Amino acid sequence: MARNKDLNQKIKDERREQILSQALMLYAKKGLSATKITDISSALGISQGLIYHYYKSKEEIFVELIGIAFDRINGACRWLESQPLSPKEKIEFAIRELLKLLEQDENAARYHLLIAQATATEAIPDEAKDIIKKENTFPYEAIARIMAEGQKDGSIKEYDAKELALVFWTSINGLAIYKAVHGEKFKAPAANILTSMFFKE
Amino acid sequence: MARNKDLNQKIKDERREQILSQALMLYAKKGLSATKITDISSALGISQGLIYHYYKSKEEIFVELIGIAFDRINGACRWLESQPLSPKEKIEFAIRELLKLLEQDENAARYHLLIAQATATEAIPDEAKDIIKKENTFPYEAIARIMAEGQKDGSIKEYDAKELALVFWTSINGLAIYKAVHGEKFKAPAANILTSMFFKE
DNA sequence: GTCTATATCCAGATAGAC
DNA sequence: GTCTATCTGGATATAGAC
Repeated sequence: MARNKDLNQKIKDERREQILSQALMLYAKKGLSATKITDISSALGISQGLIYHYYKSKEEIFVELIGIAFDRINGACRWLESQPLSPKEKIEFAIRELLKLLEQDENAARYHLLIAQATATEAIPDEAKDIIKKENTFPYEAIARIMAEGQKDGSIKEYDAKELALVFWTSINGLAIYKAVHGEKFKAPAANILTSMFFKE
Repeated sequence: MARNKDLNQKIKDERREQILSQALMLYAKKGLSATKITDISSALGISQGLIYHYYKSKEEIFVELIGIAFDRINGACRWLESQPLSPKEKIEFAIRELLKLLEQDENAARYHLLIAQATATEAIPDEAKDIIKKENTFPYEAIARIMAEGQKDGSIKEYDAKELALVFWTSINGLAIYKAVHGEKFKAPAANILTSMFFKE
């Protein structure tokens, strides 16, 4: 009895996983409103009605994905700040890791694109807007803090730290979008090109 | 008689202008598929059916806008290349102008976003995809050519010129998207932050 | 040129059978 | 848990009057 229950739960969890994963791919590729429920279901080889067994709507799926995306990026920022590295090393590490991720981890680029999309459009659920409003500033502020520290120790250029953080993230986002478009063919640029915006000499 | 004809033509031209302009704003804000014909018509205070007097579909409007967007950007690139400036001056000029445009010209940012969107999604008409395929490489190649020249005269860093061009445009695009989101509040970063990626010392 | 119907279609969502 | 069938709504597109 408990066995069946566990098994069912496992099937259910796996289905939710599949739906999320497939929806992420499609949303990143076509956007929320251009993605149909049937796109998701047929890609998974299941019926359209079954999706509604797991999610109330495609918007609900979207909101969950946005939540995951910010958990990932904000978690990574928190982790980065806590590392025993100099500010310059932190920025360098972040850029190298982000570029590597873009090149190697398909989902990473997709999550980035999802956030970029979500922030760039009004055509998303209010709940998603709330999450963005609440979470989106964190990565900018985290990087700005590191930049400011680096200015104190003389390793980072003396521009407004917020501007540096802005350029940091918009550059990464621009690359993420490019990657999402060109997919396989994308080769990340040398990390030093980007780091030279921030480091003295 | 000819008077009436002229006047009618003028009204017609103006309506097309209005529709294009409004559609650009909405597409940039919500994307093609989330924008309804009624969004455009009601923003202009005209009936929904009237749009079809001027355009066959919202896709047709989109295709025309994409064409205009590439005319602008590619025309600007051609113009830039033809100027009597050193490679370094060209890059510097381009970045300053692009940042100024993003900050001041609402439509400029929208056209950029439109291209970014259009290249980043599969949910657009085939005709638009054809235009992108044909036109999108030009700005990258133009900037790559200028970078390569600058490497010959020793003013530009010795990375792969294509990588430099990639970073150039993806950084601008990232900023354009940020601007499109944050609108009024956007203040462009110092141009020197960006130029320092490309210039020696 | 413009508007008000109206027809058509398709995606979202539900209900009930297995 | 999954499917098929069905309902519903909204958006596209057309037709005809002014």
